[in-house]
Amino acid sequence: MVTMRDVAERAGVSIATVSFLLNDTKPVTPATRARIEAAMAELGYRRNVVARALASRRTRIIAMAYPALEHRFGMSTAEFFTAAAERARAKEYHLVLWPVGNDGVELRELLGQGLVDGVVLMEVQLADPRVAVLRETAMPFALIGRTTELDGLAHVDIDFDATVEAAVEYLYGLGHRSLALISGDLADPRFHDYGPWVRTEAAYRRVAGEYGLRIVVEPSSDTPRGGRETAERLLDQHPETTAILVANEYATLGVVSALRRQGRDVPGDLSVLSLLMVPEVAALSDPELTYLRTPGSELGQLGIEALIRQLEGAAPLPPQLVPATLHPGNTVGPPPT
Amino acid sequence: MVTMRDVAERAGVSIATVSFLLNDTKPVTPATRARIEAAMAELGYRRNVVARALASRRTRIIAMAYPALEHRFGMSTAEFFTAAAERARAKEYHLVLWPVGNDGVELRELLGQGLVDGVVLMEVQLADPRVAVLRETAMPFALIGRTTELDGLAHVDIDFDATVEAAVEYLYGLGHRSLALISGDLADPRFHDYGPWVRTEAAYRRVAGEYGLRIVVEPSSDTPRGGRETAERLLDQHPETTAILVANEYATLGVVSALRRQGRDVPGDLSVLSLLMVPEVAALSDPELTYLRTPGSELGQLGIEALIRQLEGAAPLPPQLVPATLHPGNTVGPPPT
DNA sequence: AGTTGCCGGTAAAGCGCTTAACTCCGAGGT
DNA sequence: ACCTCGGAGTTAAGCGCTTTACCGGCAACT
Repeated sequence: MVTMRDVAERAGVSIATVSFLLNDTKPVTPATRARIEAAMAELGYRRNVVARALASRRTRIIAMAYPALEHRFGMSTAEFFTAAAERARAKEYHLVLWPVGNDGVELRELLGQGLVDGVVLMEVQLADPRVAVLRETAMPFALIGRTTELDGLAHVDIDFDATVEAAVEYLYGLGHRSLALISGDLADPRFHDYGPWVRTEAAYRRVAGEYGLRIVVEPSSDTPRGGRETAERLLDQHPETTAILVANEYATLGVVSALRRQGRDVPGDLSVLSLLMVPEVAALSDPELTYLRTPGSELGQLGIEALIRQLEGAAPLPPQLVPATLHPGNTVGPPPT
Repeated sequence: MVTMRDVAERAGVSIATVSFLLNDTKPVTPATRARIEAAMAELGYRRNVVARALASRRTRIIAMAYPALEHRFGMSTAEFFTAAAERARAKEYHLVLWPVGNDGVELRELLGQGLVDGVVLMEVQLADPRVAVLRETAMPFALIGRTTELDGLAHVDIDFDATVEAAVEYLYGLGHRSLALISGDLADPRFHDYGPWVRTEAAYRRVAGEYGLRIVVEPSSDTPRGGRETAERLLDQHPETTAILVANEYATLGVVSALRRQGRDVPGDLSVLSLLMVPEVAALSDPELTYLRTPGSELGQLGIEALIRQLEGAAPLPPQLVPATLHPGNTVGPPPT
């Protein structure tokens, strides 16, 4: 392994000078700069990140804490994670995945090791114990999602209000007056505190109220089967419904297939609009879904960005709320006349 | 930060003794062991992994190199990755994701940093340039997938032969005599060397030959649309087909919906059997797919296991070929009479 | 009793880098 | 001509751990 010492010797300078050059932390004359760079090139020098980490007390590693037990690591998560990893890499950081419980116990354990400079929290709960753990250990962190209390916490999240508004406006504009929302099952103890569902539902109640619409909200587990059952229940109890909004990625396809099984034409008889969806899954539906795309890449990148700014003492990134954007497909049309 | 020195002082021993205890690398009497453990507990000591890494020249970090540009990070990849991360964590390793090109250039760059002890390679090509890079730098590695030449390379992979055999046997047993395989598009330069498709197709040709079946293989891009188009072409050119095997995860749902659009009953008129599939996607289909489940978790874990054995000088894990297992759904039945 | 061997423990030299403190030298100010 | 100041380098002290070499003492063997 070629070390800094080798480079320094070859260039006829001290090891410190090499370090200053590499980190751009003290000026170096063009002449010596050239000598050092030549030496590095000839020897094929690569700076050792571990030694650097120990000396500088900064590892340039970021962890993404993902509650793998409680939440399935699905397509949207994959999008968050890969976008984050790429952004981190562009900024010369590394991203590790920490599959930890969302109670903070394992997280505390891992934090003690001093491996990472900061943490990005996924699948944030409204009152998330992990936040307390991170604060306690003074570890910099950013949330993808948000807690209820977020005095000054760095976070990025979906703009549920804007997303739901766009969805309702779109359907209302087409003439729909009888909507229904299928959202997550907040009665499930694992999810009663899960932000996206709570916020979607709240936004829907508010917006539907503003439009003077009757409010129908049905909980559903986030599986095709759950969506199917919920859709059947909905048709039964609210036969006047002409458009269904679905907040559950995996339930949506179940909703569509249940309608078809019941002999309803989509979108002729009923429209289905998916609120939080990635293109890969939307395309799996037949007919292809009309959906509001989860801004997974954007949020993954922004989350990393928010964290890195803290780490580097830059101006903090103001909290970002990104709305999902409408992608037309073939499951939404005007209501039947 | 509590260091080893603090613990040693408090326990009245030398810092080396603490280290020996922690690593179980030299015997320690019960008495001093107790004193040290008490001291650690009282101070809340956590050993610093960075310092350890520098001193021991082992970081206990493993990278998963994923060609994010060439391959989509989908559900099956997510399964590989999370299973690997969990297994790594159980063995006290960390897993980082390296989104790198599959030409080896970026990989070489990252290897030079000395951050990781080993690499797990995903989406292996039959002749993979990354293997050469890893060999050159003497970095331990394991393949999830395999190259054509694999003299002694640690690898785990799907047992395509057994998987295809099971599939054909199952369909043949139900009475099907006119099968067709929809596989990847090997004409696409990104995938002409992509193991799973090459091997599936080869296995199919062999097995179908053994069963005396006529051999029909149609390439398809791995998207629902691709699957739809391919299915239509297939119905047109080979109307006698009674069962379709699909090797493309995302094309499968397109196949099913194309058949339904053409008015064919699945599985009444035609059976569809998905060869490499994760349950989450299978459930998205209507009717639910009958499929051979990709052993993603197993392979993710085995890949990590194979690598860690190398790292720890244990007996190497013999190459593992794991077959996909049949999960009955509602897309396979006997052929129409 | 003298030697040997082993066992539990210590001292100290790194691992490859960062960074504070310091030195040296030439330019500018008075 | 003297002093000051700032820029470009150097020296050396760590960062917190691992690991080799060494050491003292006790038990077992002749």
